[in-house]
Amino acid sequence: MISALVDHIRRYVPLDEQEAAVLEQFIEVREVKKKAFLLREGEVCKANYFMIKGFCRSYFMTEKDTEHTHLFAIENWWITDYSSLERKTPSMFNIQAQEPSTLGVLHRDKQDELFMAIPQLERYFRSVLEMALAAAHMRIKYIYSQSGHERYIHFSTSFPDFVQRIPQYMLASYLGFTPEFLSKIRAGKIS
Amino acid sequence: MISALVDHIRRYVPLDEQEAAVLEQFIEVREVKKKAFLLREGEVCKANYFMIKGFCRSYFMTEKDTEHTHLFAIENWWITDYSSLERKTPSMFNIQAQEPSTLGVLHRDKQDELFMAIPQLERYFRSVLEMALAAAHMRIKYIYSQSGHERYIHFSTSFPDFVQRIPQYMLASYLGFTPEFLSKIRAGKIS
DNA sequence: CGGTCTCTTGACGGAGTTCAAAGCTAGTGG
DNA sequence: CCACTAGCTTTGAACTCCGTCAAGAGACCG
Repeated sequence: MISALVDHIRRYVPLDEQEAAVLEQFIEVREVKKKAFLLREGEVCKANYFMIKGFCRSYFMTEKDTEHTHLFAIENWWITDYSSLERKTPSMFNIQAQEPSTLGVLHRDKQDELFMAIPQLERYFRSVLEMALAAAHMRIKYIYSQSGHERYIHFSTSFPDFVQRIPQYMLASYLGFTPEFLSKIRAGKIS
Repeated sequence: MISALVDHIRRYVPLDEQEAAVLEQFIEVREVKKKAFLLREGEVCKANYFMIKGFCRSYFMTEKDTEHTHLFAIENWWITDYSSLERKTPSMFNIQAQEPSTLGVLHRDKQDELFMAIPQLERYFRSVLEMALAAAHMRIKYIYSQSGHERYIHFSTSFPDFVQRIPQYMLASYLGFTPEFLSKIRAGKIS
């Protein structure tokens, strides 16, 4: 049931069969429909979500009522708002399923107990955080050093199949420009 | 000697006197001159640096030979390239002292041994990473939702004293625009 | 005190936005 | 299973924020 998660953990730290069984006690497997919210702006985030199937995105709204996609999470990624989760403060982000999805849910109020039971998960989540941080830093680097057109080319060649699954307005806001501009890029009207 | 670091750790996890003494064995205290490099592009990052005094920045170069400041680290922040540090891959970033600085250096090849000696440091660094990730996400949020002028106002009201310590061209590249534009903002020539 | 690094100022140019309107697609209910 | 509607995408014209270039004025360090 949570074998995708067990496999993922084993890429980073050892986890024997008995520990995997303990882990299963702590992870709720949840099926959600398309457009279901895992977190809404203003709420305190209650859990960390592991994508088993489908994909989610985190986004926020500006004053002008425009959405900005903050990050995508596909299979084998965790998604949450760590800031809200750990400090129990209201989140500024929405997390929403974009396809019918299957999630492994680690509730915040069970997390400490889980880490006591399986201490090497501290290290596993340290690795997960390091990857998320590296991804965020790469994101900033690309925003600063590439044009909109270049970011689109970079993203669509890096994730050719994923691009098919995302509405364009969502990708545009992720890459930092408008849907109109993305449409013109795709039509070849931009250099 | 490393009391600033011990105090910082104690904000997140318990650390008794004996453990603090053990920690001191693992942390090299290093004084560096202004403009000293802790990491250069193309090198593998060898350590994680805790700022005791002074400040550093991480930056990268684009093809057009322009610098982009990636992040600043002031007193009580850690700075490194986690991606290079953990995966032992060449870094894309430079880390440089911007003032004469005092650092606590945790070498990568001693890190695992330190975590074995003081296991709660795994949790401490998890917290440090969570804060770094939250900061990176806030950064992305501001880049996407505010104009250059707004980002400058936001930064300079959030860190009024720090702004005095940074050359303007460095702040400009951190905020994502040119030094010329920052100069015009400060002259009041931008709405 | 001389040279290099940093900041300022202005004219011009361009990448990307905004607005509006029309075409298209996909989900939903009958 | 079709029709209808809401949401998504395309297109074009006008506009704007900010970049580029260039030249000069400080400011700091050896």
